[in-house]
Amino acid sequence: MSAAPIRDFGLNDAQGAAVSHSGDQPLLVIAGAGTGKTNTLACRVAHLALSGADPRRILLATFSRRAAAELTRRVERILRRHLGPEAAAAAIPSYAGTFHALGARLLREYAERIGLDPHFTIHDREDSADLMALTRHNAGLSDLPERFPAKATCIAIYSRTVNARLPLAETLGRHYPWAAAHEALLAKLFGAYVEAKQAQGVLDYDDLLLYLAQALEDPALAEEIAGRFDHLLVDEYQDTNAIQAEITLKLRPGGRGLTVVGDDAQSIYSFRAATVRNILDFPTQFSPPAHVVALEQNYRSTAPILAAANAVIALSPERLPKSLWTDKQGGERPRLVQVDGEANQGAYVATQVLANREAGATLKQQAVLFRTSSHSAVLELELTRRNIPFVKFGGLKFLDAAHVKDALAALRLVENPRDRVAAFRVLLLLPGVGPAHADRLATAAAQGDGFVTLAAAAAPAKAKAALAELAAVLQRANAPWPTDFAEILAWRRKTLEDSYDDVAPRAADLDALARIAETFVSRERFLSELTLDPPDATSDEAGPPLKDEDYLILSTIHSAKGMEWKHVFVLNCVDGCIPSDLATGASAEIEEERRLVYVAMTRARETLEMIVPRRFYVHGQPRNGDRHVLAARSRFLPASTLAHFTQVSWPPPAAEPAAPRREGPRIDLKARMRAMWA
DNA sequence: CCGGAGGTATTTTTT
DNA sequence: ATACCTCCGG
Repeated sequence: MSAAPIRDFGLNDAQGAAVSHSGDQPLLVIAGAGTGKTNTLACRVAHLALSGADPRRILLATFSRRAAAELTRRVERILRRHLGPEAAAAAIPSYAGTFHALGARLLREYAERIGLDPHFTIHDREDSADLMALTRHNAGLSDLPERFPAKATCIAIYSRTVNARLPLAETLGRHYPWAAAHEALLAKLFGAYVEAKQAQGVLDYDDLLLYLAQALEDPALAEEIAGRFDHLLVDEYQDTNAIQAEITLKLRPGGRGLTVVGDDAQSIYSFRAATVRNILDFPTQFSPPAHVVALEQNYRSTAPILAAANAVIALSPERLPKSLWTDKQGGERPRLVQVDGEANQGAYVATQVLANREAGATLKQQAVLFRTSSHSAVLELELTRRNIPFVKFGGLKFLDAAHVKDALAALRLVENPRDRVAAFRVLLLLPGVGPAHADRLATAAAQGDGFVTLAAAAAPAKAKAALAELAAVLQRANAPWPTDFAEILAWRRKTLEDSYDDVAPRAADLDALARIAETFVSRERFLSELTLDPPDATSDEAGPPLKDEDYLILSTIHSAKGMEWKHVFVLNCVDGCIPSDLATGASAEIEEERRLVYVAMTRARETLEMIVPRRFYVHGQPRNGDRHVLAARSRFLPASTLAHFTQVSWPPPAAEPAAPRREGPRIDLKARMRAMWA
């Protein structure tokens, strides 16, 4: 195999430099939005493989599995072109995925060496919150003071603390000042939470990083694990947090074979303890410092769109100096569309989407972006009314449906009988079983004797039959994959009637789950990967649209990262939505919201429409109930940026027909009003 | 001890 | 609109 001529890749100079950079020195690629980042990364991987690097010793860490799939696809395409189909398949890096998935895989391999049960199950955020609540109860912490954070907040505090590698006091002070008074209790609770996880053989998302980082602290183990790889390429480095940076550096000590790619202007995950410092400080962590390549030529957007986006991000006080440019000529300025309220916002977007389709763009080439999942609710109604198919990314997931979680919990219980959250969830489905009985029965289930103890356990009269059946199902489910899951799905489907009135759509969800399960090779892989990469939710009970069907994309801005569309709409460009009024505290948070606007704008290739409703609806205000509030254009679009936009109002003001005057005798109504009180 | 009723506080973004 | 919590009758 000889090194492929890099000129064959069709790259510009900067991209070529990034691709051909020698692996000896660490490399940082600062890649602005739309500068061909993914392609450059794919070419670098292909170039490495073509230059004789062992693909099994190349590690790709991307932000999402979607990004990983896209990257792999492109690498494969390039390799096929150079090597032919068969040789290409063998040259594809064997590992590409998120840090969390990487952690899960390595921890499972090294489980025994580091004292973990190799059958550990993984808790998603909701499971973690449930365990936090259980722990709080069992650790005798049930008599909690007023205003003690709710379980979801507790897990958020915990997660942020461990991900940022900061003392609890610091997390509380910076992000949860109102809970700072409870520091001692929280610390005690978190200690009990960690013990509970260990006793039950479960890991939460954070543990996947934390345990890996800790394992890499051991010099011998670190050498062994790092020694398995020659190259580590990390995508979206601006969104990594302290632990992920630690893992990155431990896997490639000295930076040999290390490539990281990112854009400080697109850092939007600091709520997950991501820190821009990782990318800003990267070069100087090595001696000699890392080589830096900046990609500045944008291939995605028209000049007017890019100019507007640059104007918005230019107002950001702290950023790496970098100026995106394009040689794409022509194109319209982005539009700033004033509508009176959310209903008109939905109507406007639906109308424009159809107009674009008339003009030749498919629905899939268009996307509607918003800050918060719920912002699209009104639009969704309008789209449904007009029969415009759509798929929504971000927000509620298919897996969040209670009955789906029930089935998965039962499967998890078979995999790991000590998983108490799973046991609890399943047992609470039995009639007459509440928290107290569930607690006892969960202990019986945890015996690890194939649920024999569970079957024999004492239960309230009402629950006897159901318990016997559940135990039998769990016993039968200890069968080869996917028979085990079939057993469980059949059981949950049968019991649906006890819990719900509307059985049909829920049964359909279980069928969908069965189909998803078919694509996995084992129970353990199914459970892990489903937790680490839940399938994106679809619009409604109709299920995922067929692949060849055309549909509009609805997405949170966060989920839109790395994507691009011909026509992009951004909803609710008003203060209170962007920035979210929950984030208007610290200036660092405000800056992140500004970058969000930037990310949204730079998704557009040809047209960009930002909608500004004059009023918008707020739910459940504590005192006032639902109400409209008057909204101001987002602070990130100040007057100084307006020259980059075309401003329009919609619907265009209609000329009002003058009311005809009625002639006739006059009466003094005002006098009569006064007379009422005289 | 369970489960329904009714009252109360609550809502970002994701692995 | 909803989810969570507390209170009270089986």
